[in-house]
Amino acid sequence: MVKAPCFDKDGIKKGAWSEEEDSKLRLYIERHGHRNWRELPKLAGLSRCGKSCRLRWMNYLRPNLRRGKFTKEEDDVILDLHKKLGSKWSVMAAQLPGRSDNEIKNHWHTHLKNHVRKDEIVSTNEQVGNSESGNHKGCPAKISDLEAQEEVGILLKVLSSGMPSSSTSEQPQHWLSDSSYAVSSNVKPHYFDSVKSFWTEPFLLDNDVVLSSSDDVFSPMFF
DNA sequence: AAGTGACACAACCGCGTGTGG
DNA sequence: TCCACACGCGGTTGTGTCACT
Repeated sequence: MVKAPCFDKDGIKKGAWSEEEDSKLRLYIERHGHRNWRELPKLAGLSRCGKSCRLRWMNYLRPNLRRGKFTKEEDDVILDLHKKLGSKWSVMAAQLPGRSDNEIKNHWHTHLKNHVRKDEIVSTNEQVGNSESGNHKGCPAKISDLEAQEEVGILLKVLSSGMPSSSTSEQPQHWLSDSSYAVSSNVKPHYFDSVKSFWTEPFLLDNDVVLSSSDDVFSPMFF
């Protein structure tokens, strides 16, 4: 399932991570955070590149990660966001507490992509004679980046208004919280109502875990 | 039991972007 | 303003597992 371990010309290890490497990385980040991924492997005593460490942490070792099957609600959210945003896996990950972008991406490619194709075939049959209407071949219609950001911004605003008020001032800046992405009242995330409870429950669980020194660990999920 | 193809997912690679000097 | 560096993201690959023949 994983790539066999090997070393490149610089002595950097590649491939599957061992238990020992995992615990070294976890231990180091829990104690010191990850201010500098490039230096981290050296300081943690790992023969890995920083990029590899970051990926391992984000997709596998990070606290709060929910592993296992995706729920129907999660599938719906992914499908809906993909329809609106396209391949913005990191944005989707921010909307799905406990899921990494890589996990969502894999899930999309293995499960949901075909699901969408079937839907498209059905809708194409229903709308006979409908011309290209600007869509890319085989892709659902996508809204512009700004529109996408606005839309997710609305969602976050609505969500945050119902969220515990803690820690908002401590959050790092990112585009989702940028006030320049003002909410326009004519756009409304239609999936929100149907999955309201889905948003709140995992969030509360996730808040139980407090990260040590680095509060920017996958921050978008913490409002 | 062996062969084979599909699936699942961890990990790598390359590029774009942000930031500091 | 330009450049170099670090980081993050999305696409893709590689390989173990499972189901089917």
